[in-house]
Amino acid sequence: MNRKPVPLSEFALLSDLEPTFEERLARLEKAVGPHPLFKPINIESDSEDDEPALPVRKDVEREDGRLAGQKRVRDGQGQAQDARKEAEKAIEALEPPKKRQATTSSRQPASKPVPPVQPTKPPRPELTEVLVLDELSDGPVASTSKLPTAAPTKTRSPPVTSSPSTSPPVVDVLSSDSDSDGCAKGSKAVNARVSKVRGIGKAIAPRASRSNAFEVPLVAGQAGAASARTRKKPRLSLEQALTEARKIKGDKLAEQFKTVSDFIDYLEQFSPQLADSKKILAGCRIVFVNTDHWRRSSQTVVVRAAASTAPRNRFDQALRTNMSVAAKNGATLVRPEDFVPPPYEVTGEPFDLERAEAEGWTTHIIPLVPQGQRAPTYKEIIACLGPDSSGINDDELGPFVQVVGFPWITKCIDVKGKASEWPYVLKGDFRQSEAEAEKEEKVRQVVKERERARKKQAKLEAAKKKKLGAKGKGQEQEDTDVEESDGSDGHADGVSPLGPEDWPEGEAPPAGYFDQATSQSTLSSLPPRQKKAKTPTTAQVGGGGSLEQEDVEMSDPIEDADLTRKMAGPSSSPAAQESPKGRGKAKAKAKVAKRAVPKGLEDELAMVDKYGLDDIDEFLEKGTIDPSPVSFDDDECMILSNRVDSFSTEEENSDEEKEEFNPRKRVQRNYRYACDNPEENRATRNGPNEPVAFQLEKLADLQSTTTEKDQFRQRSYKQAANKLRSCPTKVTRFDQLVKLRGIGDKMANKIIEILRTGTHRRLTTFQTEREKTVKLFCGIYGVGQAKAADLYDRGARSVEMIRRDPARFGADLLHVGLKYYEDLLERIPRDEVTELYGHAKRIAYNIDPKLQVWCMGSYRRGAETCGDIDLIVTRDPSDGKTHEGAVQKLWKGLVAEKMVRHELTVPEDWRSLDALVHDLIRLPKPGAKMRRIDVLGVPFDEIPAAMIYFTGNDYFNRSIRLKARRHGYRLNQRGLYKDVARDRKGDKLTEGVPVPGIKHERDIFRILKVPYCEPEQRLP
DNA sequence: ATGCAGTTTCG
DNA sequence: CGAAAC
DNA sequence: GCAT
Ligand SMILES: O=c1ccn([C@H]2C[C@H](O)[C@@H](COP(=O)(O)OP(=O)(O)OP(=O)(O)O)O2)c(=O)[nH]1
Ligand SMILES: [Mg+2]
Repeated sequence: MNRKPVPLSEFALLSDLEPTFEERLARLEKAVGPHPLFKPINIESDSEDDEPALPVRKDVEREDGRLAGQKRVRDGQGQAQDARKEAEKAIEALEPPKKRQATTSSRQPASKPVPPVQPTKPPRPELTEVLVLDELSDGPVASTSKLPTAAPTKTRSPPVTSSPSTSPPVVDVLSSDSDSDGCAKGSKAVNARVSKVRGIGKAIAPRASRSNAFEVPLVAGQAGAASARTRKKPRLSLEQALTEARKIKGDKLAEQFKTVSDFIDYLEQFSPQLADSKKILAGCRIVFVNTDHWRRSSQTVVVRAAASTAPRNRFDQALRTNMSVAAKNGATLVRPEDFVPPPYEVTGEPFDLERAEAEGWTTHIIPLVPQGQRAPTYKEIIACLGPDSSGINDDELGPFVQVVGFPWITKCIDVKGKASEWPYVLKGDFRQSEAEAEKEEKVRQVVKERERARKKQAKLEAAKKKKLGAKGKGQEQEDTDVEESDGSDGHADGVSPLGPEDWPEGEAPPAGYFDQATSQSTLSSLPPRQKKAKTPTTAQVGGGGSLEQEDVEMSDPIEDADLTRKMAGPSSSPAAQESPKGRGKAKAKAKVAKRAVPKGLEDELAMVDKYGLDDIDEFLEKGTIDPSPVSFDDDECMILSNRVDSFSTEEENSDEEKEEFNPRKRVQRNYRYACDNPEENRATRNGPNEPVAFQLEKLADLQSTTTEKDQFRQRSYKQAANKLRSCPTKVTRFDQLVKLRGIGDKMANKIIEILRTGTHRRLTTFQTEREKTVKLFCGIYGVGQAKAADLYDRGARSVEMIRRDPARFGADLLHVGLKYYEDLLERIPRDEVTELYGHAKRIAYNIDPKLQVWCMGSYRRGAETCGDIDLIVTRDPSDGKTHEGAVQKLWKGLVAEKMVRHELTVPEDWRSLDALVHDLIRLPKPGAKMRRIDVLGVPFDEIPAAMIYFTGNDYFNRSIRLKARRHGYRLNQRGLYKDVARDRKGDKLTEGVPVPGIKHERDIFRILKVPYCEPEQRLP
């Protein structure tokens, strides 16, 4: 947010003084509180939390004249598939913050999807003419708004307002001259008004699209560049308009602007030029009202007539000021006549964003409260709204429009502003009690949910422990530490054996899953090349074995004599000293999430359940319910609405948790380990949540990762993004979000901000030069957070700069990284990988026809572009030969053909069976870019584990490894080991013993009870 | 209040 | 041992 | 940052 265009390349000196993001945000929020749109929804107390219902255009289109060229084009179609692209583009558009100073937010009303219902509302009396231009409908905007879902469904709209679907934004009319000189015009002229349209996304600034056809183009995309450029010149900026308006003195003011709406009409002629849609109030659709004429004649009631004499919502100086402030800060001003509450049936704090957006629901009402006077009553407020001078009906204010005092605005925007009260509570607002109660209910529901889950977890844990202790031949269960190890079953502390309940699906594993050999028939095809000479596993655990059986199964899996892989194998690794390297991790952490849980909620359970049931997430129903609820599930049939309860399921309660007979089928696939996701909701990059996930991932990438804490935070962001990607339907509500494992309240709030604005402030507004530059340096191969920060602190500000002065900044790896900086940043087209892979195979074949070379990593996962080339080299040793030395020969072959360039790292022992090479390679043709390649030599019997490892992706690996760990195993690139003893901290004390009988990837999945997952599905 | 994947290579 | 990488 |  600093000035300074800053080509990030050059040396920005004062950047050293920049406050960090945290400082800025802290300062801002301390004074202002959270962004009004994103006021965190606090689970615990917070009854006052008001999550304003605010529709905000989610993708903001920037039409900055100057860069119009790169405006993204949105064609309004297939969002799904292009979600990602779109997201990318959006980002791109936002990314160069430096360039976009003058942007205007032009959020076009989202008209499109919804049929233009909006008849014009009754024109206000004074209007002289109404002009509705609807060209905007074509806008780019459309695409987003297009989220069809909600909009169409709308129910009735409040009578008063015009119909919801917003119509095209208004466009004002006004003679052109007026714009040049701004205010001067008589209000009358000014009034030539526009259609109503509350919908104007942009506050004031409907694009005066009047005649300019080209204005529209912004939608059109690139083409719009030129036009965009032209657009900016003639119009008065909002700023200027406001300035002009400010000059109008006393009487004149009253004369020119009789009502609040008149003023809005005036402002609407101008484009909000400074608008950065990121302004603090962007997205707030505020109605300013003035109840004064009501108060005067109050008791007398009568009303109707009154309107004519004393206009409703009389405009005055204070309003001018207040409205100007709001407008300048990005709020959308809505005429009282155009007030649109969400339809009453829309209840609850989580609301339908798309619809809110499409229908232009008003979010805040700010009554003018003259000094020393009492706040207006509910009645007075509603009397000021709607097209009819008598106001709207009691029930038309809608459930969650907030009525706030002007100080609220001050508080939002002015660091020093003070506001004693937030949303003020209106006297006589009958909604208060109900709405409040409702909210409370929801909050409790969530809390309760968590509480319940926690209890279950605890119980389960306890039960397991007990069980273990009991059956573990009197093994002291306390031994959690050390010693144990060799004892076949002492599971360390938190270890829980895999049991049927661990089967993610909750359902029994497909018959035959446990014995591949025979299962053949039922099993879906096995991976092509994998031959199943399968061992007739004794595992009989078919359907739902009991825990005991499980144990049996794991403890005595065949002594498969075959490759007696030397047990020592794993331990043999050189440095493998498993010295307990418990490095004290000192992390004095401050914030502790208090998860205070109001107890005594028990009784409410019933009610909550009922309440909550109705709005169970759509997403839950979707991917989960089988259309044929046929009874195979005995026990849940009894439950009335079957799956209603949905969550709660999880595996947590899996165990003997029968307490609540809620064990119905799990509706939501919300597993602890991402690798457990069943087929139907594996993470994908084209799901409905992709745009959000994409942004979240950006946020993750942006996280500095200097401290351990930061790294885990980053991990959390990524995991949350992946979780979102695994949801088959769009998740938009807070309560839905927090139910997803891996998404807590902080994350949910961030997601909500993303949903509403299309981005997160951290991604745009707040990013220091240092942060940006450090990130930039991290792109250099061999440079990570630490080195990057160091470079920056030593004065480096651009890659060029470092190149120029190699002496000053290390060398070695860095050298190579610098040399090919540009090449290595690029991803490799799949075809090129295929080509390089072909060369490798050819050379390998010439060395030894029985050598096998496979391309792994993202290539195996089917990616269209790969970050590098990952190869595995192995050889079936059945004829006595191994691949020993093969890696080196292959390498020499590549070098001979001049493809390999550098040796980044090479194994200390080329002869080692698991030689690993990291290097650079390029096709032997001119112009070919330098690429990264990793070649891993793998002993044949380690192939299954190595394949899992090298196939990835990294989060999939982490997830499956974590699951393994939690169940007493250890999974790494060489194999799966059981009976691993660990100390309290989790550091391993023993290597564990290799689980025998593993021949294929599937065996590992099976043992860990992870549903087999094709490479393409191993996380996005 | 603590863990969060598990490993190799380099300097 | 820490940093960077897979 | 999330879950335990
Ligand atoms: O931290 C990591 C990084 C990678 N891997 C595994 C999984 C990954 O699939 C494989 C190859 O790593 P690479 O960095 O090449 O990732 P990728 O999945 O191939 O993606 P891409 O190369 O397209 O960036 O190594 C891990 O287990 N942990
Ligand atoms: Mg790769």
